[in-house]
Amino acid sequence: MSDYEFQKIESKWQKYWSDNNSIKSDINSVDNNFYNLCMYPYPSGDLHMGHIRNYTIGDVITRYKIMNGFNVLSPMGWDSFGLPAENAAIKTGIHPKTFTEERINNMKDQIIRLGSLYEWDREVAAHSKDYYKWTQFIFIKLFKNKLAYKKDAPVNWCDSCKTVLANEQVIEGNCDRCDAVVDQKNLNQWFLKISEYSDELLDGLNQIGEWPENVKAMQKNWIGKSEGAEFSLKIDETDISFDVFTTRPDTLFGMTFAVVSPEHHIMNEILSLSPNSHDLQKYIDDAKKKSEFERMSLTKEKTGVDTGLFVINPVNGKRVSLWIADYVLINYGTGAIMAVPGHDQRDYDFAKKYNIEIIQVITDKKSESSIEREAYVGGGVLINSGEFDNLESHTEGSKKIIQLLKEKQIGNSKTTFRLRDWLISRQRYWGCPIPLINCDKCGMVPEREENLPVLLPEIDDYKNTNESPLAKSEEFINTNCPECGIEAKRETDTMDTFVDSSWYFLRFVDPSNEEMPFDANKVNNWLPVDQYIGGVEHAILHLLYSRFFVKALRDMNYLNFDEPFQNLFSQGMINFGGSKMSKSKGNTVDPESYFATHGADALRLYILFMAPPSDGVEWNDGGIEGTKRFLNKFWENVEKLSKLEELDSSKNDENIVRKVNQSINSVSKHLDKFEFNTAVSDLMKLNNELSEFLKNSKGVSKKSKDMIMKNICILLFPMAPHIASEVFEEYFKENLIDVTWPEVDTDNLKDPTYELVVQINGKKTYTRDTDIGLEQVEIEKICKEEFNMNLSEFKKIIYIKDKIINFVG
RNA sequence: GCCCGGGUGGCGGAAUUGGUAGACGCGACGGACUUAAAAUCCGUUAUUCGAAAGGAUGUGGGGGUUCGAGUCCCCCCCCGGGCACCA
Repeated sequence: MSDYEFQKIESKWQKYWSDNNSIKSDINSVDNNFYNLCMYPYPSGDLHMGHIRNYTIGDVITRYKIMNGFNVLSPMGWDSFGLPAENAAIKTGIHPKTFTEERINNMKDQIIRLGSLYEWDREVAAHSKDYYKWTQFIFIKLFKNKLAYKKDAPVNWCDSCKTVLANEQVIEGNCDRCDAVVDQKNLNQWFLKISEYSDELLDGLNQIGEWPENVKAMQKNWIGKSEGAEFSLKIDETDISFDVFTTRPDTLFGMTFAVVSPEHHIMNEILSLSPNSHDLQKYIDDAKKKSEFERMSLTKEKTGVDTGLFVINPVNGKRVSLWIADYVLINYGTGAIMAVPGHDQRDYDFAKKYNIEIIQVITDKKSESSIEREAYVGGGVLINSGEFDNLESHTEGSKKIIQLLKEKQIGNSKTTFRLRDWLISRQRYWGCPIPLINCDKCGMVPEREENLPVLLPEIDDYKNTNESPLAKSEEFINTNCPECGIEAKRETDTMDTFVDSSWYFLRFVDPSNEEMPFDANKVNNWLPVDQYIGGVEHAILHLLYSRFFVKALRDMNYLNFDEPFQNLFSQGMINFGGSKMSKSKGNTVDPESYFATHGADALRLYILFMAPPSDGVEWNDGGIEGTKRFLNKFWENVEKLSKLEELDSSKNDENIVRKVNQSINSVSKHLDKFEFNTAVSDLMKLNNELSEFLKNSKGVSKKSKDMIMKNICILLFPMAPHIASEVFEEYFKENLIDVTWPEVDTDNLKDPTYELVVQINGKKTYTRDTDIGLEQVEIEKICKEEFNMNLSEFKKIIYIKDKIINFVG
């Protein structure tokens, strides 16, 4: 063998795997299927370290599962609609399609050079018409099932860019591109009714397989279920009433005022009745002017205006004042509250500021509850609550008061969710067109399925003014109603790219189906995804939307399972210079250069070795030198081993053979548990053992030589597949990927000797190399003879076999 | 404020789940090779006292359980992430 020429070896094997379809799932097989999926990337053009970590982990799993006899499905594709391509088009005039596909080609090349195995026959791209045809198809199905609807909604609008922005593109109230202040604007927008599934999305989190706790917690927070009561408050001396929601019906006797949000729909009635209407109007106007960000940041000090009107507490008939205040949000609950300053800190702050009465209605002797300085938000027994006094607040108290509201027919128990419907309209060019047509006679009509896809029109100017660039194409907009045939106009908005990614994992199972988005049998056979791997930044949006899509598709009979991703793994971020790598900060480390200087195998090993894969970690350039050194030593070792003289006796090989066997055991365990950092360290240890062995041995039996050579290659293969394949082929003339993962010889795991620790009163006093398997009497004898210990002075002796003996006295 | 993580050498991190703390790697230091450097190889590397043998201390802090605690229990401090006027 020659020097370790990693570039030559790596390109050789990449070509081999590709030419031989080394990963090819049998899609109709029902046994031993394993769907291993890495989140498909936005084609930014270059892989960054996050991708490298993601796809290295994914590839380790793919190769490990293949060797363990699984029929592995490991596809890859592109989340290829989205803003950057459109911005580039505005700037340079290059068509977003050209721009995007160039970048896809470049990234695909880099993924291949990383040595990751993907079944490229199954490649999908969100922007291709073969794909977005089916995105539109699914949208129409959702529409027909009343899960897609259009309504006026406030959106983030950047007037300098003339576009809506996603929430995540609004940074502290400003546009992340031009820094201009973002306005709230009401536009007629399309929504998907994810809220229909709030409860199931929450419950599903308890039934799902292995998901990181923090991701589950984040989704739970986001869904934000709260249980309580809803009831109506009547404005005194009028017939007008409005609903309020509370999680604390037990505190109803403590209500000393009520608040409605400035945007509340009964504001017109309030204005016409209020003696204070001038002040109210001014407050409402001011609130409207404030951006959402301003309203949030100015929230320390609560403000509001007394309407001069009163509402009646339905349980005790008490008249309390009605206020408007912007600390009550229009889009949560009913946009109005009963205010109980004694037991809610926000109400307390407000009451203190405006000198409103505060009544304590719950007391708890144990915690010496008091409302002198702040609201008491804990539980206890009811007081000042008439017939309900002495009831336990959170149990009987709540229950009985809700019961009373029910009897009076003004309220009931109620569950509220924080999760709101998903706004998917985007006034942008580079996205999937919404396949709906506005007919004056028939209303909103979906395009006929046989006419799909509704193609993105060719346009000259991608800049959007106040509406989507698609509106500029007369040819596109003007059409005929699919129902009645009269002239009608198409929707010009495109969909949020998260719609595309909400079902791509289904398409991978059946990517060239021309009749349907996917075949139900195939999807039911392969899904849920056995292992999904991706960045934690998608913890809420993508993962929640996909879960919603699967449930909706299930209810429309397109598939028969409840959750898309059985097991989820989130890799941590790789930082550089103490913070997240980003082009604008100029602190990026470009992975591509390492392919040439260190090789893909060394890069993969370092990425795996640097930290536990779920932890964030700082990039350290020295680290990759270490894994490169390891590979060089490995290369030298196997060469020496292959040349080592072959002996008849295998007596001298026992130790190294056992070390290999121990490594099979521990590498397997670590890979099973995603502990790649320790799996790499196991390989390094084994390599060091092999160096020692080679240094001290004159020869080795043929059997041992083969055993060592074979297994050391196999163990390395998932993590550093190129070098492992090369060595294996050189020595065995076979392809490593076809080889089965080895069984552990459980009878040969223990070393014959160990270092016995002798403790006196729990303190390490002596150590001694000792044969395993000795009984306590034999160990005691050794202590007596070798360490001159007088055992009779100890009261108690604790012996843990093959580990430790502790003399206590 | 609430909900998740997490605090171990100069650094990234190990520790069979209660049994020798610091595996493996990086860095640093010393040595070999070299005219020299790089690469490579050999050695040292938790802190502290000591010339050494050896001793003491040590897993964020304090208490506890135990023959024995990085690991289990209670209290506190700090860091990272997410959510946040959500009624």
